[in-house]
Amino acid sequence: MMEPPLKDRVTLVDIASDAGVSRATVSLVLRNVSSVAPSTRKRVLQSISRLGYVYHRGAANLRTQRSHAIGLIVSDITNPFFAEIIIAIEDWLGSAGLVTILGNTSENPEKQQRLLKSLSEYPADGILICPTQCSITDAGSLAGRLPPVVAFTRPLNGVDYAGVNNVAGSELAIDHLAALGHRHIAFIGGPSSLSSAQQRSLGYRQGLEKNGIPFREDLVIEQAPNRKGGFQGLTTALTLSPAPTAAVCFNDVVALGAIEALRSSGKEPGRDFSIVGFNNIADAHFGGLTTVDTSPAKIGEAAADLLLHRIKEPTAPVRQVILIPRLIVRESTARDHARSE
Amino acid sequence: MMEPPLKDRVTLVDIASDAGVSRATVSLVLRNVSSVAPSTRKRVLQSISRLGYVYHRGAANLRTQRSHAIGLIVSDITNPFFAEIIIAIEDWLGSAGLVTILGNTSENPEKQQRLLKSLSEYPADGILICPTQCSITDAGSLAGRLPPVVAFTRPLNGVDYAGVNNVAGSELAIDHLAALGHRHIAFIGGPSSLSSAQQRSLGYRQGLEKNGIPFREDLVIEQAPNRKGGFQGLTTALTLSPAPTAAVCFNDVVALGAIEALRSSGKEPGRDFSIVGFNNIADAHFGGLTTVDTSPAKIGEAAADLLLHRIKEPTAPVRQVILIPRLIVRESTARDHARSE
DNA sequence: CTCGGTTATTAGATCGATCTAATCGTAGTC
DNA sequence: GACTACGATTAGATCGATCTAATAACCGAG
Repeated sequence: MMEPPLKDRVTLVDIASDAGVSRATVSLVLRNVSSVAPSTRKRVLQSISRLGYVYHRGAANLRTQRSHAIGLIVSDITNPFFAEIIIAIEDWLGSAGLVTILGNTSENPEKQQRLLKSLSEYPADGILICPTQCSITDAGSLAGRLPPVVAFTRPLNGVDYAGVNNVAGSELAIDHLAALGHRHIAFIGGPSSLSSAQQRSLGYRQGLEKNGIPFREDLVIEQAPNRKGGFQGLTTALTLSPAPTAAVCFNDVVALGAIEALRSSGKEPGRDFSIVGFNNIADAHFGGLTTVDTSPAKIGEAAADLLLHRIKEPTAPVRQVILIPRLIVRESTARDHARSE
Repeated sequence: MMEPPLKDRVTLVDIASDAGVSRATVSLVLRNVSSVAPSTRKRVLQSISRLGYVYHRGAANLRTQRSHAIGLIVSDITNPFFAEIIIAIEDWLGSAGLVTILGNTSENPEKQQRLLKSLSEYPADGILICPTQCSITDAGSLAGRLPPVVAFTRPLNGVDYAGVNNVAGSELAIDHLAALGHRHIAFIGGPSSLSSAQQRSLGYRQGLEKNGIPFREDLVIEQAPNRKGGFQGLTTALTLSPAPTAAVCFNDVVALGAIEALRSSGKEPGRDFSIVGFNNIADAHFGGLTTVDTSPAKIGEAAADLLLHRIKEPTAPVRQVILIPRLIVRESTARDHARSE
């Protein structure tokens, strides 16, 4: 039942003596170097599978000074937006022969510090990070000595960055709602400690101004960036007067929570109230949510690309990739009642 | 601006020569061995911080044959149920001085294979895994030679396992609904390729029988275990006749999708139709969902414990920890209309 | 002054791979 | 037949830590 015990690991030496060659030759076979004679290669491969050899990457890393592993630190794996970024990054790096080590901070700066330490001790070849909210915005203060770092979604001074133009995104949403005749538009925003929340809030104001809609302080409602926040935010919005007829939400999860609040007060999204989300996660499509597409997969790919370049050219000037969002119109937005009828 | 380049790594030798001691002594200081004289320890520590030394765990691992890292493979990080397990495991292992390397298979057996290979090559000290659906149920066929493995949530022949009694969980749900007078209870289940779905389905049947409720084939609706699946499943359920008055869902996410379907057809959960979920994720509390609490955090801790023991005693007999679920009653369930009025 | 007994320190081997530079055959060329 | 050229293979050093066993330093006891 039990296979031969793991204790005494099979190493290059064992393979070498079994196949009657030297360690070096076995190593050449493992790395697919072409100079090995076909007959020896075959013999070595047979020994490898017969003895059940497992490559020891750690040992190789020590010698080559490369781990072929990159660390990916996100602030909340539960968030579908991040999940899509993660999958894109894993795929992209995987096809470049790199392994992704995933770490979750749960927005906790201490955990982030621990993860960074682990990754630089490992050591990883590079780090992709979405810094925790409220955390230092300066790369230097992150930790002692780090492998190349690229930030995504939330920028970090002095390092490469991949993200989306949040200001433009909010403006798209407002333009759309304004065109539908809405004049009282709430903004159910995320915590203002998040740079993305600040930017989306700014875009909201600029969008209103551009469309000649007066800004109302009370329509800006700060909430936690989750389902519950959306629910409570919209519930609050409905108590205001004059009541808003539409809302732009910090992200899709917030928007879905807002829709829940709408329905539980007997209103139907699209018919009685318009809702716009942010990110275009999978559930947004299913829920018929109009949203600002920030293409998470593309952010992930851009970040991975930046990191690969940075690893190749550690001293190259810092770069930024800011993607342009686009609006996806679905059923959760419609013409304002009061004006259309 | 730029710190001294990472290129030439500072090593033990550099510290040793700077502090005027040997490599061995520096190593003793790093590992907090007490035999070092306070004065030398201080001198070494000063050199360490002055030269900006970063510990090279990979090199140490090679010598000690332990990586202090364990691999955690889950089938879907987006699922809040897993997210809670992950956090519990990370905390538990972290306090035991171990680092957790997280991998996501997205229910893809190939990705699972790749991850297992990576982890055994790393090599990790142990692996915690929730196997992908449809995948082999036999540990031996997972990969060549693996470090100690513990499965959670979905069992694997021949290895330790931590999970919950799903059969009992479904029975709890049925008992509750039956006590409220419901006689037509749908089961919106996950894919039957999942062992947990099979068990919950079995518990559903047994629960009905126990309560003297006839089993109706058409009330068992198989769906994807996500929000959309719940929506569609409940939509289907409402077309049946006689129409069910309650439903047990495969998990909370499915249940939340089902609630969405209810509301969009003008029914209110709890008032017009009763819904029970599974797992008791954070959103269940917020959504007022009655659910079977499978205590994800406890599953995580149990699995981590099993792994720690297994690493200490690789040849100990295989163990299983099956947790007992309990029912959390909230607003989404109520007495059956037809009977109570 | 020597000896045993601590305590603090260290030289050298070691983990399992890769890299460098050298070596061994064998064939080709003049 | 000597010499070069080239393909296949290998011995030995190396990556950066830890471990073992030995050594140096010191102190008090006899």
